[in-house]
Amino acid sequence: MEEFKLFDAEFKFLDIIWELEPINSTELTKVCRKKLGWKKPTTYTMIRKLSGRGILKNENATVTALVKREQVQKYESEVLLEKSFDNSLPAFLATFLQDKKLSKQEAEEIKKMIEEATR
Amino acid sequence: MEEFKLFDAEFKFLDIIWELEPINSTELTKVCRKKLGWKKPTTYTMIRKLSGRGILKNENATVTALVKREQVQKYESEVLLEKSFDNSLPAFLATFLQDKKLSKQEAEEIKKMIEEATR
DNA sequence: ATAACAGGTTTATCTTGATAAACTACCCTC
DNA sequence: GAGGGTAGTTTATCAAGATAAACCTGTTAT
Repeated sequence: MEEFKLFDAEFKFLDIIWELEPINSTELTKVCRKKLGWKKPTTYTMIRKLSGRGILKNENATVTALVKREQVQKYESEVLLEKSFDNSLPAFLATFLQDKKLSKQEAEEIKKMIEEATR
Repeated sequence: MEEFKLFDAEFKFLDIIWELEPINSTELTKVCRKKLGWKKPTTYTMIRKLSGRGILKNENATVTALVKREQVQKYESEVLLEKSFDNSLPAFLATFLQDKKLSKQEAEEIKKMIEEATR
């Protein structure tokens, strides 16, 4: 369960795939050239590396993500909370909310979610 | 305001300093040898690099952090929210709270903080 | 046939983070 | 005056992430 860890270039790349999948691999090289400035082999190298880690697949020249954006987001959130806040959501919020204001609506949404997550 | 970004080794190192500062530099090399397995020059290299970035200082063989743990935590939290959640705290929580339960007490703490951050 | 394009891989370079061996210089003390 | 400790720097090495030039193979249009 450890390896959703993505490096910066990998994340930017996946971000494109999440947006456009399923996407033809040649098409993907063109998008990456445009958005990231990558040459074709760079894109294929990324495809191969991430395929090897089970993060996406390339079948019949069609690239699809095997891991959903939400899974990665959740993983990264948990890593941060664990590393920096001793897994305490209140501790995270106390720091994060410094100097920040929430709209009435955001506050409502959040309180509702908190409510629902309370045993 | 960009460069609180810390690499893994830097973070582990700073974590020790935050715990023990102010700390004599020779003493620090010993702690790092013990906790991180680093040789003396590795520690001094780190001191120099982080000094150059204004993250700590080494004066009269005394190492002190110039950036507080909270500032880094806040920075990292903001980077994550920005990169992955479009700066939306509700979006972050919706993802983070999946499959998680909060204790009554955590929920209370959080709701209180949300209340206080609402305009 | 031949040029052009699709769909790749092999192999290499460049950069940079992580780590440290070897050296310097200044005490102190026995 | 020699050994040991403190306080560092210079200079490398090594690994890995990021990137790509050159090459290959098959298909399609002319």
